[in-house]
Amino acid sequence: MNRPKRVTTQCCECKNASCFIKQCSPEYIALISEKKNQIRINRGQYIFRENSPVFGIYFIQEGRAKVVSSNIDGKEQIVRLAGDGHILGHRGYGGETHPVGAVAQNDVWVCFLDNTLLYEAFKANFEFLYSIMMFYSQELRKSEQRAQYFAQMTVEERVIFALLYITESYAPEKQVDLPLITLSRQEIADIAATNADQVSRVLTFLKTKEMIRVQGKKISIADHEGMKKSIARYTAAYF
Amino acid sequence: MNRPKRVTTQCCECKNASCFIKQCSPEYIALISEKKNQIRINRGQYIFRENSPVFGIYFIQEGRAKVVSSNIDGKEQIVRLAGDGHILGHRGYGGETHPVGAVAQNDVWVCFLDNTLLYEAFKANFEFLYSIMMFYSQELRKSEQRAQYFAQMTVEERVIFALLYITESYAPEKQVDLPLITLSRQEIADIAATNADQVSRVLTFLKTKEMIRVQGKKISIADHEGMKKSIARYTAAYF
DNA sequence: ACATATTTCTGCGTTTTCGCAGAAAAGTAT
DNA sequence: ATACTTTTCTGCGAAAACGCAGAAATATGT
Repeated sequence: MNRPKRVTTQCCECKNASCFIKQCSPEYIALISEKKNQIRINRGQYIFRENSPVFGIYFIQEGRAKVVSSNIDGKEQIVRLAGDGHILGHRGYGGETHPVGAVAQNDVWVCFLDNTLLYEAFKANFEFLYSIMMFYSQELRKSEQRAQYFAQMTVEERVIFALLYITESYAPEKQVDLPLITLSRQEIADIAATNADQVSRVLTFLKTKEMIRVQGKKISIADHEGMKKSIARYTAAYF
Repeated sequence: MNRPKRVTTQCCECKNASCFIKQCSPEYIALISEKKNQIRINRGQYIFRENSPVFGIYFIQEGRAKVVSSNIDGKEQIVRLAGDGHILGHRGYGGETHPVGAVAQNDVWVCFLDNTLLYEAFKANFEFLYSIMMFYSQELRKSEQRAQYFAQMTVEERVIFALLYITESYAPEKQVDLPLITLSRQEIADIAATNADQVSRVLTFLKTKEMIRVQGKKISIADHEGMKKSIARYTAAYF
């Protein structure tokens, strides 16, 4: 094992202001800092695999991950993209195995809290548990909204949605027009619930409309407002 | 107002063993019994409407409800079917307004707990809050699984899924082959994310295969195992 | 810079799904 | 039972989406 070393970051010194762990009492933050497991995962590696047993939950300290679930034919579906401060593995919490897997999209640092530590922290920190519950509530809302959109949208609209979702997830701080370098056509298709061919077609179309700019793998959104507008009839309050 | 009267049922005497309120301490169960609002909603009436402000959460004491969300064109999508002991309105909890509405499918009795009462109960009863969080986790899992299935299934498969889902939701105790009397073709379509025409076609097909029996509105499942099998490649562990 | 591997693009025929409209069936009221 | 309303069924043409396959473009390694 030749993993890059990094001293375990104390939660109280962590830059992620929105990390749920911050909801705990100072004493508990210290305890978690001590007991948590800070892990580095290289780009392309699994953080945890689909159907693997649930030992705890991961908090992303730094990096980007895709949450995927695959069917028998090997087709992958991207369920969610997660970045700094987000949680991973919470879908499985309470169940036996992870219903989805998580793959590092670049080099990722995560903090792992095992089930026992989590349960103790929940029990001792109302605010922590409450905020996690609220997060679940939000995620459920989004998940169902998305399912509804997808049931009604055309392929073109779903691809536009996927592009907006990617920028939103991976460039939350203003730089929304950044190139979406890391994602292949197939991965965009896995988000938009279609196939790579169809994504290509839509991208070509959007290029002619000058809504996006494409240089090979690098896509950037040229007309953010226009794209939002073109699917606004569904997503009025989503983005 | 000429509503059927019923003395407020004390939670400790309520037959729903699985009601989340039972997770509270005896003192809190008594307090909730006293402060909760027991309401009757007639068949076809809204329990709460989409986009209405969130005042609290509803616990179904008795009856069946459909949770719906509609788009601009007026198309309805059925997000979930709920029965005895289930919660309603939790999707909106933490947000401003209900992202979905709930309609009584027969005469329904619900217990309403307002935000303040709920928050106090959460704060004072770890088990209660924890079990609700676990419920959200489960719901999120199901929601995303379902979204994935729907993205891959054909119309026929989605209708089969819908029929199984309906029996599962509304006849949890063994009597799985009960007729699904209450749902119209349009409602089945709203679950399967298609239209009434398509549902008709699939029903006709399933009839010839002798997997279902149809007498007008009344549908009953003749070959439960066969139907499960025909979509098992997706739903291995769902039903 | 060159060769090779991988990814993306696009034309075309096929399949799936949709939506309309009229017929048939079922439900409802008098 | 009869008349009327509502729901369901089904045939058909149109639209959307798919999948394959070869071409084009891009990325990768030496």
